[in-house]
Amino acid sequence: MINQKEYLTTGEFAKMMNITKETLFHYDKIGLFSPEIKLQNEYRYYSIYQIELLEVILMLRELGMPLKQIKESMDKRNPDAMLSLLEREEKEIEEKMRKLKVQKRMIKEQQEQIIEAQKVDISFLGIKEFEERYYMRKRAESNEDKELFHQIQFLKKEFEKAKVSWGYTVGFFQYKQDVEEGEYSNYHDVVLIMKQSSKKLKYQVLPAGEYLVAYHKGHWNKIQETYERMFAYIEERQLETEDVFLETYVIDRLLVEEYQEYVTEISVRIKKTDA
Amino acid sequence: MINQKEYLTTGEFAKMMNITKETLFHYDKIGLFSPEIKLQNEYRYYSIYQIELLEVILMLRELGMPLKQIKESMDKRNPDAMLSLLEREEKEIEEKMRKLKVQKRMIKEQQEQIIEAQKVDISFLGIKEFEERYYMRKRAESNEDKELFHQIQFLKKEFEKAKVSWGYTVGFFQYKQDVEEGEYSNYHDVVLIMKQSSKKLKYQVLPAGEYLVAYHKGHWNKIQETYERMFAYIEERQLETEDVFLETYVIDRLLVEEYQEYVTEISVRIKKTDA
DNA sequence: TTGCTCCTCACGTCACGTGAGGTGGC
DNA sequence: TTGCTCCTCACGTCACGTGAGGTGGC
Repeated sequence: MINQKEYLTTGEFAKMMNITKETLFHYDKIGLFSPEIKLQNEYRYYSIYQIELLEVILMLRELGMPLKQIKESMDKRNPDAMLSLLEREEKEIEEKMRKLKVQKRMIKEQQEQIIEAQKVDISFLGIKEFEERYYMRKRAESNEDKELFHQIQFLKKEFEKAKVSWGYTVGFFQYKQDVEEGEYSNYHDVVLIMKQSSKKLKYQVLPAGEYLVAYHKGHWNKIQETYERMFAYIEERQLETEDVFLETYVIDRLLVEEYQEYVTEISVRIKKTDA
Repeated sequence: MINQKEYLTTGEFAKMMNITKETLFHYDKIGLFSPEIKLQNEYRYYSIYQIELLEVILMLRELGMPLKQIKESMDKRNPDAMLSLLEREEKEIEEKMRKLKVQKRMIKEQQEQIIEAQKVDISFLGIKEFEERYYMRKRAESNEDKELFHQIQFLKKEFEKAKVSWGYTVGFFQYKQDVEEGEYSNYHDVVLIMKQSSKKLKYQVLPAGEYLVAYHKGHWNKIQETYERMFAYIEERQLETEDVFLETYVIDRLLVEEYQEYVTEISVRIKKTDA
């Protein structure tokens, strides 16, 4: 019989390692990790000295390494190989942490947007203060939706490549000239708005300051109405604005299913006219 | 026919989203994400306005959420539900980051140990300076290997619970009294050695200072030889040491397969005898 | 003897991936 | 017509999980 003082059954060993028996069966089957002793009745007995090896295996598994690769690494283990394995794993962990950071930031910004969206009084029309923001811009060859979204995807991929740790909001530039001529769908410039800049990105600056802000609810084909409200406001107060209007989604498909629930924010910077 | 300017085929859409067509087929099949249009010839056409929704789905997938749950979340989406979903995901991200930090630290310490191990001259016998270290100790009821390792597992789990961001080394205390009486396997205290302390852990201090250090190569059943070398050294230099010897693995099953390659470090603090 | 644990074996599951075999638009 | 893309359907894969059905030691 077996020396019960040195060996553990499958169940005991699994419990000690915080895994299931099935995992141990599986690892035995594929030859990744087998009990030190197997009796004629097929009973498995694991030695306590096997604990540390399994711990490394489970760690590599947690890091997402396929069992086949883990097996290869373990089969020919030696100090140097282990060292370079750890080196690679460390890099992977750093990459994962970077990605998590980005995701966390994205979530944060998404949350803020939703909270802002909930606070938004869509009937609001007036001046708001904005901090300095940054944007990446891409010119579309046509104003067809497909082309516009293609350029957005392009910008997003550029953004991803830079591997920075914050997020963005998608927006469109609308030019004063167009809207004044009654042309409300001549979108040509897509932008990613960011709250931080990076040397790794070709960005431009949206200056801090006062912006005239309005909200449009519903489909964009009626966005004209909102622009008209804005122009009336500008007229009334004798304001002078910059030439470019920024349209960003406040509520879109992410939050609701119906077009009539969509909300778009339109903003334009007010020129300082202190004489 | 379809308006090619607004819609994308499965292949185009997949490419744009950096996924495979099979993923889109799969999501359509399980009803998670379907094309806006499906023609009589079964051709799928995705609208560009679906991009953002898929992006959220892919993000949740990356965070490890099962597709079934993602579907549930998306089916009844609204601002408040999205907000609490994001809240939960944020917490999960933080937990993942914490785990990655621990793993990174573990890897770092493992690397350092291996590098140290490679530098170690196993014939070395002499004084080394150690910084202050901390340890968690657990007394075993017997000196049976099984019991000892059981207590090690207990300590490891305690350590995990504290959710700190660094690692540990396993060690055993050996008492002067025992070794002086020729008793080399009366292990009763297992310890986790740490380079940082935490209020969350019940730790004790290994003081900084000079330690006499020796290395034992091979199976522990011959560890007596190394202790004898240490005592000879102590005798020769008229040193005075503390009562407790610390044994830690330098090279073990993690790195090599054969017992005869194992290396154990034995250290004991030297009493300051400046009179 | 009872209850708990051990085992194998077949099948299930989750999220796709991989051909095979056939159709369809520029 | 050629080549590329679209489709379905069956089966494969990866890492186990889930019973079913049977054995074995205190």
